[in-house]
Amino acid sequence: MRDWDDHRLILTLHRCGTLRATGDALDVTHTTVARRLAALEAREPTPVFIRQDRAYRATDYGLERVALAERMEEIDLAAMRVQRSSNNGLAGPLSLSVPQAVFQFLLLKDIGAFAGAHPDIDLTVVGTDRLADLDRGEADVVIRGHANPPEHLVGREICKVGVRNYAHREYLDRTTPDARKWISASDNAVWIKDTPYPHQPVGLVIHDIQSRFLALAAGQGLSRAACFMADPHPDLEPLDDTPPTPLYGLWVLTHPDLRASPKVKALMKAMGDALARQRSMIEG
Amino acid sequence: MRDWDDHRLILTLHRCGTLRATGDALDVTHTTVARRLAALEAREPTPVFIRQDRAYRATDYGLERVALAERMEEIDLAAMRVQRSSNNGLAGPLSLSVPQAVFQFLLLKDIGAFAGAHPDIDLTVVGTDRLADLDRGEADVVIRGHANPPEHLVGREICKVGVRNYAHREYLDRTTPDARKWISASDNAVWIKDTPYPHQPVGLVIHDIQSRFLALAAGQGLSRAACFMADPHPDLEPLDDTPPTPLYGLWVLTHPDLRASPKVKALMKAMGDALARQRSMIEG
DNA sequence: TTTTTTTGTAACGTTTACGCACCAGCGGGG
DNA sequence: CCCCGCTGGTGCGTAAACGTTACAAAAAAA
Repeated sequence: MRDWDDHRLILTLHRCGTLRATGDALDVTHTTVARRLAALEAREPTPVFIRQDRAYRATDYGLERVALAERMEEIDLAAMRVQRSSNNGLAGPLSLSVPQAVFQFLLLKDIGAFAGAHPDIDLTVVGTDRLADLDRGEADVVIRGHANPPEHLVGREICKVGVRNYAHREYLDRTTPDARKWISASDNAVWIKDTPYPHQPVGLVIHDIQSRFLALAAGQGLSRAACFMADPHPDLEPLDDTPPTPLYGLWVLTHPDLRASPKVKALMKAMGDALARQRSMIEG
Repeated sequence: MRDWDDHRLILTLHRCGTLRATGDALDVTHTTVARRLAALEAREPTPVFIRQDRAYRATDYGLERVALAERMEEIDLAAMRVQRSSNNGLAGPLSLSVPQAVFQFLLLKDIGAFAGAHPDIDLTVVGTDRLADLDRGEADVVIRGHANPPEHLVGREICKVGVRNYAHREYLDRTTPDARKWISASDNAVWIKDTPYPHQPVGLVIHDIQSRFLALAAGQGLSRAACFMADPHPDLEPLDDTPPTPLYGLWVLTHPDLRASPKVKALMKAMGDALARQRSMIEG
């Protein structure tokens, strides 16, 4: 019988392309990868990989194996989730993925309080924005602003995130209305037409929400921003009095496999309650 | 990232129950299994197995892992089949599962001829009767007498196997009709009522078809037997002149994953043709 | 062009995982 | 009853797998 880890080697080498990158992914050195690959190929009746353009490419046969290995990986990830949820006490590792902005403006104290209330839980906060974290086991709970979260995840929507248009007080003082420019996440910001400055151009494109808010707070231009970020700022003021726009929902999510875990439940409740308490601020 | 071979250890230990049996299954010693298990349990937040009644029993959590490992095994077996079918030349290992009786009476020469015609193919003939061989990769091609072969297998039915009722000439000479007894595969042989001796009892039960035929040929009683086995025998004669009964089909089968392999195709064709050539003898 | 980085390969020394032999404890069968 | 077979556990020597280091070739950068 063959070693099931062979499948992982095939999958990882296919994804990484080189021995060194594969070694990094598998936490071994590239020489080890080379040896394992040589042993694997010796067991196979047909080459699995060929070197082409300074990279390992899977042969047609290798691609079949990769496809099967991908299915295997899904099961391995499922096993990892089962493993995570199996620790039915309030102890052990637990990870929360939350956007930087939410962490900074809404949950800083509450996360600290949770960690203090559960000293046996090793809480890790990761600041990534990718929603795929959950499937790959990189996080147990994620908090995201999203219109329609993937349906295979479970959780609850706390409220809508309200956004308004802001500018720094000094920016408004030192510029004329015709000279003002927008800071936006993309070039084609269609929502600008519904603002007090519908014809002003986008002067600065910043994809990262955190950096964009910093630019706004530094008086670099007009910008749409989440109320919970901008309202506490003493020098930022809304451009008009229209009520905040509920742009997307704020979700606390986990994977179905993890839902039964007491740790996960406790964290979801704590975070959900903390956000619900600040509902008026989030909605604007 | 965890070693995917852990899943195999969990699955095998669950099936075997003891360290030694697991070691035999994995082709390692029981000490190695103990070490791997200790390392695995150390990585798990919750026990996977508990010792109970001198055997390793999976915990509830362990059973979840076993279920996932079973799904993994299916994929691993699929990969094995892909591997087998990938060798697209007429070379390498090839295994044929065929009942002893068919091997001896019908295919002995033809299998030898096939092996001689394809010197680069390492042909292995296994004499098991289990049909599950194909799924577990224990054989590439199976030849079986079966009424309805599993539908997930592919292949063709050569013809029906004809059976008649026979006895050794000397047995008939030295016994009176009332003293004759049947040799059967089971106690409740309902087909006896349609024979020239419908009221004679079953005197000997032999499950194994090969041994049963030997008993018949040794003059131990009356018995139903396949025509292709009994007709060539000089001293066996039918009990009546009724035509042979087509009892079940004779199938040459393989797994869909292997069908594309030239080796498998060649072997299936050779065996199918060889059996078709002897169709009149098989049907009786 | 030269230089730098990144690639895979080869040799060497160490660690780790392995098989082997042996042990005691428990059960079933004679 | 005793004995035999099977269980898992322990110590030891070996062999396989590993990381480190060094090296040559090819692509990328200067």
